[in-house]
Amino acid sequence: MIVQLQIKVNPALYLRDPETSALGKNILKHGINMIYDIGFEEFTFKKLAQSIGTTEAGIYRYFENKHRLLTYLTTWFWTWMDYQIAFHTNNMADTKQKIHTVINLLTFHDKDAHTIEHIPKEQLHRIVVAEGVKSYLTKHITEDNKAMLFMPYKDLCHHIALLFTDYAPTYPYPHSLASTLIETAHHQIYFKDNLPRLTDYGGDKHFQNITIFLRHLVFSVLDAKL
Amino acid sequence: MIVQLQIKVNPALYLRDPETSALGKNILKHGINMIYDIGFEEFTFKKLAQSIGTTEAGIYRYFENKHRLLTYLTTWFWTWMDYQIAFHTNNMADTKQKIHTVINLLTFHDKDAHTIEHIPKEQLHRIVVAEGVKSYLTKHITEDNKAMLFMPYKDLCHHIALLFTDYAPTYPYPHSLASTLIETAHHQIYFKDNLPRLTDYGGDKHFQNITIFLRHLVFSVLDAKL
DNA sequence: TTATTAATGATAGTAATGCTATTTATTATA
DNA sequence: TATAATAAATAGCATTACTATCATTAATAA
Repeated sequence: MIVQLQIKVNPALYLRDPETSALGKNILKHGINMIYDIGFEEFTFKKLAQSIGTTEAGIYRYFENKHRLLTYLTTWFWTWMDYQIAFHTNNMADTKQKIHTVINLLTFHDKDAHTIEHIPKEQLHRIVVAEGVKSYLTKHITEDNKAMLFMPYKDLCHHIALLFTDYAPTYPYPHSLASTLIETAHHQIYFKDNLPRLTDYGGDKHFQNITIFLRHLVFSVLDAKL
Repeated sequence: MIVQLQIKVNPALYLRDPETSALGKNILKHGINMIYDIGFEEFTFKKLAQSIGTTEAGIYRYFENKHRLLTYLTTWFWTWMDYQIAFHTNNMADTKQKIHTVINLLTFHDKDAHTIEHIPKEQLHRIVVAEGVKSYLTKHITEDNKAMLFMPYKDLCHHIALLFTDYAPTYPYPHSLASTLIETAHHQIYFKDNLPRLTDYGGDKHFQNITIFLRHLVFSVLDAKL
């Protein structure tokens, strides 16, 4: 059985849907690899065009600018993550177990076997960790938000918040805790690799300790009395 | 009694010490106001030069580039915050009370009367909230880190971690919790204003709810058994 | 089959950005 | 007063971030 998972992204994020052509898919694939390799600041459409074998103007037909491409990618990731959570927690009886699953997914604790041809997920995850916040830390956040660009992030946050409320119905800050969980997963991954003195994970090669830290954090908060 | 508080920043961050001349102080003051007004992406040395009444090259004599200026500003802020914590928690007997003080300071809960002529602190705080992470989310993080540019952030984090360890000696992740507290204070402030659906603060005008959320978070984690 | 459309490729051009080098003016010191 | 050191002003260049035009190819419809 081959199931093709297609993620539909808000059309406001692109000029031409990159999923509908070979060039579009190349922009996504090479774009992810290049941002991963050289970072978002160094990344330009000219360099991307060269690596694909097309022209700068060719890429501008798909994305208004590189910031929009970044938002496309992070949005894609949030939608995908939201789906992963729905998929993996489906039919689980225990809410606590569901929350464990969410934390494992957010830290990429379990590797996902399902590969998508033109989206290198491992690299995309790293982009979201290292560059993701740049998609909303801008002066045009208000317009972007009105254009619903961050809906997938909000949905993800809301779904996690629902689990929190299910587990601890009286806890008054489920959304704040959910966004904190997501953001903390990211910066702790980044700090572990780049500013380890801001963490206590020592030489831990994987995300084991981050997972334990996050589990303890979330359940301490939800189990505590108010 | 007039006490002048002078913050010394790592000389690797500037080419010429901006504290030592009128132009330098203008760069800091107008730089803060301009980044606050138009955001870091839109901010350029040319615009800054115009607003000060000097030339682009004039600014380059003080700072290698705008990213270094941002790091200078955030670093200044961390050093200042670290000092604020030391000052305000000094002679406090109770560690719990010290941690409360830290949270109040991080959220700018209490206004600081002490003004510094060329550093508009309220705006600087907002820059740290909205742009601060951009100083370390770069591809040159490793060199920057080796050059000790982020020492003030690490010191601040460590001092908070020491309080956590004092309060809960067996808690194994005091630094991770400290960096999480700092980062969470920031993104919750940003989300409250710009992406409120990621929070539960409703129409709260001030940081009251964020403070309560953070207090509950920190003490739940520290009071929980392992 | 041919006509039409849509997507891509090639080329060029513009304004702003990020930065450097050189010259000119000012100040401090011998 | 001469001269060295410092700072300011000017000019310039390479890259970036786009936009516009037109030729070519591929896809589809009449």
